[in-house]
Amino acid sequence: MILIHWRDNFTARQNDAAMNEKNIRAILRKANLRCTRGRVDVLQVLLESPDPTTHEDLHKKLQGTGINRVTVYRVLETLQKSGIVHRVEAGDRIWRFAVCGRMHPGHCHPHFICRQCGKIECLKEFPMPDMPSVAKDYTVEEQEMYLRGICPNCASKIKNLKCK
Amino acid sequence: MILIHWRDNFTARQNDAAMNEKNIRAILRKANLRCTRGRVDVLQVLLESPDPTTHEDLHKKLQGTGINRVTVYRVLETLQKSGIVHRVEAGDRIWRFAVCGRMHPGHCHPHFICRQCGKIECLKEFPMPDMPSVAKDYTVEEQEMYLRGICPNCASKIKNLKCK
DNA sequence: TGTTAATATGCAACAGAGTTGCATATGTAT
DNA sequence: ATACATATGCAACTCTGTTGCATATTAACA
Repeated sequence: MILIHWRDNFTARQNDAAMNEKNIRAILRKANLRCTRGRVDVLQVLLESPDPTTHEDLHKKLQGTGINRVTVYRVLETLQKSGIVHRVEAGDRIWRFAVCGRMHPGHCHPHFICRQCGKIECLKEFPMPDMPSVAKDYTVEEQEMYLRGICPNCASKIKNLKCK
Repeated sequence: MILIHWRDNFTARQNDAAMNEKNIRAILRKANLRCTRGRVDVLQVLLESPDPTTHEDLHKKLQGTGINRVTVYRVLETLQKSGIVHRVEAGDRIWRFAVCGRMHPGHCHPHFICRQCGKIECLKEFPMPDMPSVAKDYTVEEQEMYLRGICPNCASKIKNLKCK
């Protein structure tokens, strides 16, 4: 499918802009969304971002395009609703967005929040744990998991300090 | 008439409250916190609340005490930091707080958010799933899980509608 | 019981991330 | 090319949570 295809290309970092835009448009069309300038740009930045991204970061990265800050909000809302991106809660009341993986709308992996540096990551390589065996009365449609602790970068820094 | 009736109820309630206050003070002392009026009151309301509670709700419930709104924020922050209550992210940028269970600081159970009615619940009877097998580079200290879908109440309402 | 130091609280003001309303622009189907 | 649905820019707003400072309060101690 198209989604998997463009992710592979992206991962290999061999895409050119035109090819990428083509794929981005395909994603939007698949979701029955218009391929507006704002949406293409936002989605491109998100695809290039390793980590979940805030409205503000997106706005900054796209300031050359003249996109309005409110439009960033609206685009992200639309993309989220259509299942293309997922929203991440970091506990600081700032929403962050990241592209969903593997045809999965919503969260399909845990997220890690470092209490030291504040970095927030999608743990894409790790599966969401099995749904807890909740009572049958609850209809569980989505599952989010957040892990908090020390990220590898901070851990190695702390380790280095200890070695001194 | 009404006043006397209320007073009788109040007296009975007062006895329960006194016992409860004793326990509350013990909790606070255990955490090396002062047993201030605000803290006792807030903790009491939280202990009586089946669901995670917002600052605003707490402030409303305690308006007879004259507690300042800012103090509600501060008390909750203090209680959270000391591990007595945990904070719940519902995705609406409003924090909710609930008492931690069973000597466990932080999250020790999943939370359920109903997309229909917005109700947010601690699923206390259900254990947090096993920590996902994240790479060893990550030091996982805390784990939060949120389940989203339809709560039993809304599910039965929808069912009733269907039966008509 | 009184004293005192640490810290909790009330108050007023503020910050900022996200939202709203409306006029205009734009994408796309025909 | 036209038309319609909706995306966007702009200005203003909302509201949840935070800050700073003066005063009140708790609890340890003598």
